[in-house]
Amino acid sequence: MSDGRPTGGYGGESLLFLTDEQLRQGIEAMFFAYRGFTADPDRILAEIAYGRAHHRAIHFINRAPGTTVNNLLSILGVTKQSLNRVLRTLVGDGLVESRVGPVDKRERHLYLTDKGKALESTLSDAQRARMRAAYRDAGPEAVAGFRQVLEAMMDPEMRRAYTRLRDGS
Amino acid sequence: MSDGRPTGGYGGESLLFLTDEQLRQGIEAMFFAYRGFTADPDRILAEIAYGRAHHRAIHFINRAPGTTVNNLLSILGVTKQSLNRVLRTLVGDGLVESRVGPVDKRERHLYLTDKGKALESTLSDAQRARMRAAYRDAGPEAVAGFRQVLEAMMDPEMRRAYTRLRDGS
DNA sequence: CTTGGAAAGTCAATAACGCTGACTTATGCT
DNA sequence: AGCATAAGTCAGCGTTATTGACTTTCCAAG
Repeated sequence: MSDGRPTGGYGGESLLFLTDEQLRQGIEAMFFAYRGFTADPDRILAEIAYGRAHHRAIHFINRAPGTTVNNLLSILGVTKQSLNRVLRTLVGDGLVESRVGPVDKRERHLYLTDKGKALESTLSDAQRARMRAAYRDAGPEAVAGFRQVLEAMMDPEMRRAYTRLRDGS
Repeated sequence: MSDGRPTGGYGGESLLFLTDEQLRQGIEAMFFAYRGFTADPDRILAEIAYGRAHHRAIHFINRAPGTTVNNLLSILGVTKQSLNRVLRTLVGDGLVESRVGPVDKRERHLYLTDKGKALESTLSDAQRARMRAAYRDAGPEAVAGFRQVLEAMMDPEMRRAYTRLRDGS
């Protein structure tokens, strides 16, 4: 399990990409890349005294306008109390609007205000710029592989959330 | 910049993989995948009252035995105070050994004890299992692309740390 | 051989973000 | 009427990170 040789009992295919060493390099690549991934928005957020949690909420509200609190909860994978604290500041600062559900009045539907959209745009422009550079460097085939591996790494439940967003509700 | 069409002024190649929509999907894939990436070790760490910070320290001490505190600091990208708190518990719990530098006595060189190695093994087995499954599902070419994009996403300084580790100090 | 600076360790205070548990309010549905 | 659901809230806690200030130890250059 830790001898650097391929694992599994396959036949003659090259399974060298499944060695523990290769896997460890992948793990480290994820670690370092994720740092880069969040670095640009983090810088912007720090200036306005927000954190990553605010960014995530803004991102997904923008992505699925009108989403309910419960829906957002399951996407973000945090507790109601955690999300609520973030949401309260966002609503208080006039970035997010919370409207009573038209059909089920218990629900609150979340929307970005113009101000919220502006911040979302600033944040995602910064993040996209880095992604775009990385994508361009690596090329379309690498990007396809990148997406494929990431998708395979997700928990099944998160993969459902991901594909649902991707393919449009 | 946000119209869904390709950006950049290239010629006739298909740049559809550089649309804002594609980039956003990549961003979301990173978000969901990173959750999966940390989920398994997080579960183990929660049982023993450690956190991700302990895992990271253990990982890199195992990876580069004898590393100094300053070196670890720059790899992990945290402050001395943050790392020190983690390191103190790890040394106190007998997982990490801190030896005075043989040549420069100001330095402390960090090593995992047998107990530390055992925990490292448990944690990385869990994380590798998921990586291995994802790699196997996606195949060697996808993995190559995955690595390529991740590397391109890193900050230059982190990329140096990454390749230095990968290619062996 | 003194002095400046580097490496490490520490103390105190602060903040973001997450958690659990308990509870209320409003509403929908059977 | 009564149970369940969606949301919101209060209180308290823990981890991880931050900054600032300070000490000890030690190397190395003047």
